[in-house]
Amino acid sequence: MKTKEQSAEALPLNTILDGDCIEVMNSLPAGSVDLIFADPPYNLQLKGELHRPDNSRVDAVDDDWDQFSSFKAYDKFTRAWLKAARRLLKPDGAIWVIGSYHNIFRVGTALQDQGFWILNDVVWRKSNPMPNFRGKRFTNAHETMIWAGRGEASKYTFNYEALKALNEGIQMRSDWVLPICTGHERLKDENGEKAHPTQKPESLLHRVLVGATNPGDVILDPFFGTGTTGAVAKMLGRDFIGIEREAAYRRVAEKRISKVRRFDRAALQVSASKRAEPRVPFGQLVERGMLRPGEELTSMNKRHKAKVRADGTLVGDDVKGSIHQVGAALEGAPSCNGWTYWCFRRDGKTVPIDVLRQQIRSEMTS
Amino acid sequence: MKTKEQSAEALPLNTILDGDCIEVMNSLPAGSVDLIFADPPYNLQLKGELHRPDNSRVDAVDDDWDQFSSFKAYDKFTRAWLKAARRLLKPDGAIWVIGSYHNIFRVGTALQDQGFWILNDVVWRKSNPMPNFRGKRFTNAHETMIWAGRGEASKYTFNYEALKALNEGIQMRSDWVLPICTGHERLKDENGEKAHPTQKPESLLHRVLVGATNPGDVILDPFFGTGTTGAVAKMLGRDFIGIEREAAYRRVAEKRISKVRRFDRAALQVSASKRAEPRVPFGQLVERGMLRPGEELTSMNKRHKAKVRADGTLVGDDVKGSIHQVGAALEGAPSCNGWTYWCFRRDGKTVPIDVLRQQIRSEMTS
DNA sequence: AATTGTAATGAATCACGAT
DNA sequence: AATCGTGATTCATTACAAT
Repeated sequence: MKTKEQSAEALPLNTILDGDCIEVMNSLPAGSVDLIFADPPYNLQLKGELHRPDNSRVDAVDDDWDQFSSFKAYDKFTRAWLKAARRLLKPDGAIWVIGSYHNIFRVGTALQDQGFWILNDVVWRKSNPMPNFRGKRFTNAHETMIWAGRGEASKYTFNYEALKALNEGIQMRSDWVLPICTGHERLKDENGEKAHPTQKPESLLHRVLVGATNPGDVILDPFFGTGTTGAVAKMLGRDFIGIEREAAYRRVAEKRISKVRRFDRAALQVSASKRAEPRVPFGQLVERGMLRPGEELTSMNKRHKAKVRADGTLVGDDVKGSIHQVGAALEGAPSCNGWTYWCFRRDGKTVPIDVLRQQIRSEMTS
Repeated sequence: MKTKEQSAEALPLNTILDGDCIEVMNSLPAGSVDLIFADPPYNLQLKGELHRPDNSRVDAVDDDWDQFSSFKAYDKFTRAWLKAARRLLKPDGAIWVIGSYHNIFRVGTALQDQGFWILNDVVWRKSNPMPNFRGKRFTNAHETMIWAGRGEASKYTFNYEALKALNEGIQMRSDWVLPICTGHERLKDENGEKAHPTQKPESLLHRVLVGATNPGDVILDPFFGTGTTGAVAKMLGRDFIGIEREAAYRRVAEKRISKVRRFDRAALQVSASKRAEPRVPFGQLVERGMLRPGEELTSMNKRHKAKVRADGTLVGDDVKGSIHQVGAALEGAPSCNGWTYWCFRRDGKTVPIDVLRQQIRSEMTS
């Protein structure tokens, strides 16, 4: 019998697997991966590969048989790899897929049809895109990423505070301005040509992985290419699994990742959410004598008062209950955070009771 | 026999038609419309109520017209109206459809399947979107428009130079930064409430119509709402046909459009406004690899040191936070400009991090 | 009259653990 | 499975009142 630990150990962590991504994914244990990042091909030139049954010439004006057929083939491919990907994800896992208008609508539809739950579409706004030389359309200055949970109920990872910190204290938006991959970062092959036509910038993966994974998470990239996902995962102290069928890309990726150094443990620490902090019952403040039964609390806006009781509940005008319930009732609000709503008096000053909670929490950690 | 001119004259130009858009479109002559702009229901699937952190309730889009039982039902509806729309278009006609991640992938797939030829996806980046109040996802800060020709061979209209002029002489990109519709532009009903939950800004339609139509063109909007498309078409000397089944919306739109005056040619010249220098989050320096997590920064006066973390915060002696917060704390100052306070080392020299910010800014403007 | 402060609001798939 | 209680969470802009 396989135990959980054995399955986990069986994962080929931090390696690049050779082969067709669907077959390889199906050979790995189900429910073992935290995040999938996928940059699937969108320029499958199926027109050339698919042949019309009777070999007749296509009238370009009003015959869309060709494109229809190629979309069908692309959909089949997309649904197959997404199905294999979904099987691999842990119940609370999530997926990111990047694409352009050529393929992203097919991908999004397939994701929704297969039960993934879209969380955001994120636009990568390129600060230095290639111009439209013929002046017949808009400069194609962005690509689209879809972020989706494995299912509607998945408790996906989202490091809200870390992303907010990355954005100078303002909530991170669904449009990201980042340059395309150029200069030293752009990998070259033996001939000095670019090693991969669509190498993604590490900055993009940095933001995805800081925001949607934690250190130690397993990230799978089924279209590994030259390994941007693996390189950034390694820097950030995450584990990766790459799948790539082109030997030339694997070679470049191996070499690249071997040179990457993991950041210090301290540097990987990221601003944490308050939700993760330990819960402190209000009653503990009374038990510890930080507040005394009978003591009067005042609301932040000074409009209401309530008295502390021995069991850690409050009594106000015609209401009693928890600090939250009494606050909500007095304000006529659907809810209320009693910790920040109520204040007590010490040495002539009015202080939020949350200060006392912080005091207890700091004692807990030290 | 009907001549071309008679068909054209038979069109109910510059009127708002009452009824189901599919039936109405099928009653109009085929191949008679230059451009279709469509803002279909997005099929939002909202669960409970949502409150802002100040406990005020968010007025959600919960109208009947946005309710569909399933993706299948939504697809059926989408394919039906797109088919009717395609029949109406002239051979060289084009369509714009706007949506969000809830529906746009279904729309894009349907467009491609029906033989429309996607020319660009254009991202409307909202300068003032509603935040994500629970901190569980990215701020939903954009919507997506798909621009497609009737078919692959359609010789669609694209006023390249006009758009370039609108964009201060630089080729127009596929991402447009425009504010949402508020203030005086936002139409109110008799009770002073917003007349329509999803009124689009005129600036958006202005750019679409200047770019994708010529004066005298016929523009059809099958989900007319309060008539932004009609109002902007009239201003710009284009003809419109609106279809709207809600009498209340039609009334507001009629009144609105009657007040619109067509622009003088001279008035169409847009004056360009200078922008303030773009804000660059410090985190972007880390994401882009200009500074590495774990790297040490030194204060300008060399008295203090701090280390960079992966989320763009700093850690110094007993302090962590933004470059500004840590600088202020270490100096015991009320505030501190971290950009000019902190320095890094490169090639044996100590350089203020502001140099890196300038580098990013120059990339953004070039 | 000009400035400052306060309230309102926008296409939103917006919590989670204990019982 | 469903319910209940705790308590975490917002940015840009406009409108209007107060100073």
